[in-house]
Amino acid sequence: MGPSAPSRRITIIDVARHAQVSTTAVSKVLRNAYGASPAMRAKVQAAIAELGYRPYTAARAMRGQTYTIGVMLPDLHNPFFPQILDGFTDHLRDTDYQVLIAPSCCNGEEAEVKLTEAMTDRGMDGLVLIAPVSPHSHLEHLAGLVPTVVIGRHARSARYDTVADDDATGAALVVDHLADLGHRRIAHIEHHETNPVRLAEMPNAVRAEGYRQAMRARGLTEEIDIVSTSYTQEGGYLGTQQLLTRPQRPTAIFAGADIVAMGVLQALTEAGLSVPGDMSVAGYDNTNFAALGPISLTSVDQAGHHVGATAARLLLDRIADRGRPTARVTISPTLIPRNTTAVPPA
Amino acid sequence: MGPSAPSRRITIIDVARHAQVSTTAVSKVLRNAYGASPAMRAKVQAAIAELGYRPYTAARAMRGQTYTIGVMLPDLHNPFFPQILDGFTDHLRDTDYQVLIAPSCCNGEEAEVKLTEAMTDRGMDGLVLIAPVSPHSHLEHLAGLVPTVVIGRHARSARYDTVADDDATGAALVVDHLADLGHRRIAHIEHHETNPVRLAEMPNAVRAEGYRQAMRARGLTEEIDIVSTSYTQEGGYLGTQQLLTRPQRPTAIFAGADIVAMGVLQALTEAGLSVPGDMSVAGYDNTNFAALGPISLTSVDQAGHHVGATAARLLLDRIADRGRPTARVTISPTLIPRNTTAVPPA
DNA sequence: TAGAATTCGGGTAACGTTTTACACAGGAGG
DNA sequence: CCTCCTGTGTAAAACGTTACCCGAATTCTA
Repeated sequence: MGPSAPSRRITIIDVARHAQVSTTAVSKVLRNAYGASPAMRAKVQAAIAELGYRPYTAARAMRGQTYTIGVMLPDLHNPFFPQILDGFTDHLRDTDYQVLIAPSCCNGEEAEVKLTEAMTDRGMDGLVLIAPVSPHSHLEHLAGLVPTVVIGRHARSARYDTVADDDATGAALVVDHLADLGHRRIAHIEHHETNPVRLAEMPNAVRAEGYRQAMRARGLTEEIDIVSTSYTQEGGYLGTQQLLTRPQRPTAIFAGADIVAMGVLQALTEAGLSVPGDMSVAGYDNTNFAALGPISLTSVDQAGHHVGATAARLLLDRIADRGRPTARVTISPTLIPRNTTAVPPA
Repeated sequence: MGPSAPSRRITIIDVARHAQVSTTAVSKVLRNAYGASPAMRAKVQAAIAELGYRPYTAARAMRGQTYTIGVMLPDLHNPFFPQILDGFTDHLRDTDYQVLIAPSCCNGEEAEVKLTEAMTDRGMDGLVLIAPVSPHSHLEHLAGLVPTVVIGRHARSARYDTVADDDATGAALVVDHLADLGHRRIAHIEHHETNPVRLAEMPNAVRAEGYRQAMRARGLTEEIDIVSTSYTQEGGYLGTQQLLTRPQRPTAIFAGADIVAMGVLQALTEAGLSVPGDMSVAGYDNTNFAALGPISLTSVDQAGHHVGATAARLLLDRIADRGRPTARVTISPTLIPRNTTAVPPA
């Protein structure tokens, strides 16, 4: 092995020289652009294959696109998000786009802004924001810079498309299910939220409000009991500990997300309570682990895969035509009753 | 609202003009490079803040760095990987680097090569490969192009650093634990592997071999029983169904990963078998869900957070000095006995 | 058959940053 | 007084690609 040369990257110029055409011609072939004859196309393709050329994204970004799509999500530990991602990437598999995910930015607005900036700085061709907490102004600004789809947030914008679950209905499905079983003291664990805008738009807040309305509709206004923690396993754990200190314990807990329900079950186990004997538990998202035998968690399905695929379609459409009117897709949730909910203890 | 101007991005030239210095000077300040007086530094900082300037990564990439680190992992549904990621990003939080994750590429060698190419095309400053399946040659090639850390693979390279769990020991911990409880028919579900190189290097293969050796060491050579599926929930489910058709059923199943154990538990529940009454089950990775009350899965902890943090440290070191000798860090696993393992049925 | 339209391909100028090379001043040392 | 530094700043040249414009050849239209 001799002293290997630093091996310069193969550029479009090398390809052009090798194929005896101009760099413009090569570029046209690469982008399937207009103005390249089949003959030239073949010649260039051959040269590309022979030299093993791959276009350098950074250079492309300077003039054109990066063929990169950025996804921002709140928490990688929540098994629901990989579901969305699967649907998203499946739909993009056969395109030239590469999906890149920014890891958990659940440290609030400031971190989220920094993260979205990091993505625009990197010249992403499109952005998917899952349950973003930023104010409208920032989202609008962002969507003005780059095609954007927002998942989960109940808002309407002329700049970005949205895909969201009908969280109010979903919450009602759970409350009705539990009330039908005979429960009255149905508590809810939510992700804490005080910002007035987000109270109307974030999925967690809408679920909480849906819970309230459904309780009232069932004549259970007096029994409304909400604990504010977070949509994490720890949030469910701490929330449940709080609920267990109530003078009149609830007989059922509606966790705002399956990941929260995991913490609920953990706390109940430690407290020596049986599910659903002593306490019914329901989650939201219908993640893989909810279906799991020993858990068998009653949950609400919101078709994560479908959500992701829809977001992908909307984003591609918007990249193709940035001026098109924005879409607002709402997914209808369905209740999946399992073994963690039953009639309340006598 | 008037017809808003297309709002050109603010460039280093704008900053230079505003601060009455050259672009070179601004660049120096941005990079903390040598040759900028405190006075000029202050002037430039002020201009940057005032204009809200942020450097454009694509342009930086053409001459310098992108301040971006790419992470490749096999499967986002496996809750162990977010653990590693947490450790990794925690360690990088206060640096200028942005971490981007490429979603599941578990479709084999070809997809993995394409994905790593996509990352180098995007000018990543560093790469983290978690349990890659590519041949040595490709990994070496890659590490020659860009600083790389490989997680999980038991190999030695002069080009890239590695962090790996001592999987053989981990497997032995499980076998010994089960054998000590009195089990003899201990089966193992592995991630299928035939490639001779990977048989020696991939964590799944090393765990399987560790299982074989430990079984032999306990005089249980005759009882060695391995089912080859995959490190997924479905793999555990199908593998268990297979094991349940054995004329002599095993009394314990060692799943190669917690995510596999999830599928095992699912299949056992459906078959009406109780755990650990009828069958003991052990996993690997000690994921959050293993600790979960209703599951309480015996597992092997391999300190995912620590693995991630170590990888981050190694990568930063290598970016700082690409010539430094490579490190090979091995993590020692520990057994976490829980309620899914007990004495075998009489 | 002339003129117009269409097709194919190339030349050139960005894109925003870093790097390289160099100019200039001021001070130290001979 | 000359030389040699050292510290500070600038000008200009990359980096690899695509957008824009233009010319030549070919085909279509009247």
